[in-house]
Amino acid sequence: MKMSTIYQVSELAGVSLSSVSRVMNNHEHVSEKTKSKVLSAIAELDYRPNFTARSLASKCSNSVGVLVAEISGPFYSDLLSGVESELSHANKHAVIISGGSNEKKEIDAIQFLIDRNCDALILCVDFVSDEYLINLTNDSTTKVVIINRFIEKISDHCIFIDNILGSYQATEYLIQNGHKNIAYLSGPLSKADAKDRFNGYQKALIDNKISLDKALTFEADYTTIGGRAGMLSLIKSNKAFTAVVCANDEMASAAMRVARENKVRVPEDCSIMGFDNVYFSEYLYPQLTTIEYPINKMAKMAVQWVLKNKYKQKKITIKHQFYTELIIRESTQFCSIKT
Amino acid sequence: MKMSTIYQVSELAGVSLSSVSRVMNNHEHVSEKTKSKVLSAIAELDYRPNFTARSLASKCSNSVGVLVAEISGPFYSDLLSGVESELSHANKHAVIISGGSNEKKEIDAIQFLIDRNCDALILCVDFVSDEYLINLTNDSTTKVVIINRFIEKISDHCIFIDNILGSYQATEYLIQNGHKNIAYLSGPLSKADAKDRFNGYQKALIDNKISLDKALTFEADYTTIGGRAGMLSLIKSNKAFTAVVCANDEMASAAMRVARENKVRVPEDCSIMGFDNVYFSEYLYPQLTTIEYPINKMAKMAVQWVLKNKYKQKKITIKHQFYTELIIRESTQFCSIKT
DNA sequence: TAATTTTTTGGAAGCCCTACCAATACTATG
DNA sequence: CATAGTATTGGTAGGGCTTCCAAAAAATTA
Repeated sequence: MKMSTIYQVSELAGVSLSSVSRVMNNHEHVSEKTKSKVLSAIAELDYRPNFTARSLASKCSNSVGVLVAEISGPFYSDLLSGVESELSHANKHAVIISGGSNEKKEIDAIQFLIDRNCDALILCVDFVSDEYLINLTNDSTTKVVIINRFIEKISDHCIFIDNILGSYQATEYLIQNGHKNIAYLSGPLSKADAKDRFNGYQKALIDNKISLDKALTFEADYTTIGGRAGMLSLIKSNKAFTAVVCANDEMASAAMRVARENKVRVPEDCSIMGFDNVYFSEYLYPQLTTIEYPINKMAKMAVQWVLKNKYKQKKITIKHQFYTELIIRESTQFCSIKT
Repeated sequence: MKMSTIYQVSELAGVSLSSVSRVMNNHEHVSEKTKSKVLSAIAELDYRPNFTARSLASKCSNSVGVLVAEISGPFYSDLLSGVESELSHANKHAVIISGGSNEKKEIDAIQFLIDRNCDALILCVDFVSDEYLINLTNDSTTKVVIINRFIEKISDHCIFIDNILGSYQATEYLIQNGHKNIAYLSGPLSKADAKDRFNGYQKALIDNKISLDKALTFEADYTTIGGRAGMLSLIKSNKAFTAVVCANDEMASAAMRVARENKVRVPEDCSIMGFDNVYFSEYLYPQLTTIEYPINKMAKMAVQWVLKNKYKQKKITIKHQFYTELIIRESTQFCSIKT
């Protein structure tokens, strides 16, 4: 099945190359007559423009690079899903790549996307420094939007959320419910959001005059495996606690399981709080109280940013900051233990 | 930051274009002297080859189109994750697109990927006909591999699994445990795998001389919402059943929740069986008994297929058929009800 | 009708590479 | 030293499109 080219179209239609090109790109100043001749030639030949040749000539690939730490997992897949759907509405496409877990891999991945002639990049990166991103944003001809991270100097390029506040809300809610010994299962503190979430927890403690007990704190890695280990360690430590706030829902689900395995009732003996509100959190038992994190909406907004700033679509308003929200379900309750 | 081209490299190195090209592509017959001159010119200019120009000239884009019904959800994200990681090891990249829920959208999506000059396609499609895929596979210059579907005439292009058998295993296990009234929560029967899974259930029943009771059967849609509705309808029907096999884990998790809400104990009053063994299934309560479905491995194998058949990498052995496996956990037990 | 403006068209020069072929340099052999 | 063979190199013609500029045609005005 030999593909036909713009040449055969121009020949069959009896017009020049330029005219065919103009018709395909909806340029003005094309007569109806030419247009219809071209269109029917295109139809007759079942002609489809060569994407690569177009990209080369126009210096626009209509593709957007997306970099995330990993492809699977409920959080990232929500993000990717938002990006992909919004992008394909605009007839653009996503080149998706995962960034691994260190700075070098992230930089390589970014370079890879740039080399692939992506028109713009949507980055969800953890290890690369602020300076690197600032330089990238300023130097590169490729437009860059950063999701889930706030960098003052390039705040225009950031779609972010206040993780500190989210975690604060979570902790505060527990405190309002009478909890004083609140453990914390952290994400990897090498990641900015994990650090912020941890800080929010501490801030809520401080604001309520509860002193931070390091022993009630465990740095895990956002996975169920890590959450499992963390909760186990907390329980084994024999330090008393009546609640644990987890830096994400996956760790929370693992924590609930460990609690159960150790005859700790949730929420009667121990309240458990999640973070992210991933789709399965309401199917856990007990249903998980958590912090809604609108990553899907943020992802769509990132695409809007690209549409506006790269593809020059007008009339798009960008919302840079998003907000978390407390979702109260069954895994938390008032503290029944007297101190 | 103006990008340098192969011309400046050739000029700086004092060799011809062809030599630069040869060095970049690791051709044989390049002297060490030339090679090092070129390499240092490349380094000095920080030259990076233009991906698009290369694709156009070589007719190879090093990109593989991936089509799935949706991006999010534990099943597809496992698939995508497998594809992406395997592909980037080979220094290729994935163009990912979601296919929606009808034939037209699937066809459009496939056409889109072909138009984008993908070298090969990895398809996970439900609505397109066998004939369409057979034609696509035979006519198109783009290599095609089909995942999660078996089509006799192009079996070489299929990476598949026996869904019927998986479902049979699930049902058979329940029967061995004394269950006779076994309900079934189906996926959408417009999808081939959902149909197969349903057939496996029926076959197990027949082989064990249990008659199929349509009233114990509900066609849902693989989502938690659908699973919820299905389980609710089953319970409300007042037909007695002691087990339910679900066509996937998401519906199973919903079913467990509905059971709980209706004071039906799992597994004491009702055993619940899932399908897929998605990563959160062991964090449900009770932990879900399910059928392992190695979608991640299948995805990686699909990439191997592409590497072998499109990129001509030798020494790759393709395994076309994969197998399900019963994972026994807590959500099922022997039937305690006398009949 | 001629002059002017505007709309529509065609020609050709790129975009940045690859790949083929012919030319040259080098090596080994008799 | 000539000859054949092999390793290495350069030249050049595309790959299929866009885009600019100038030319031609049509519309408008005087």
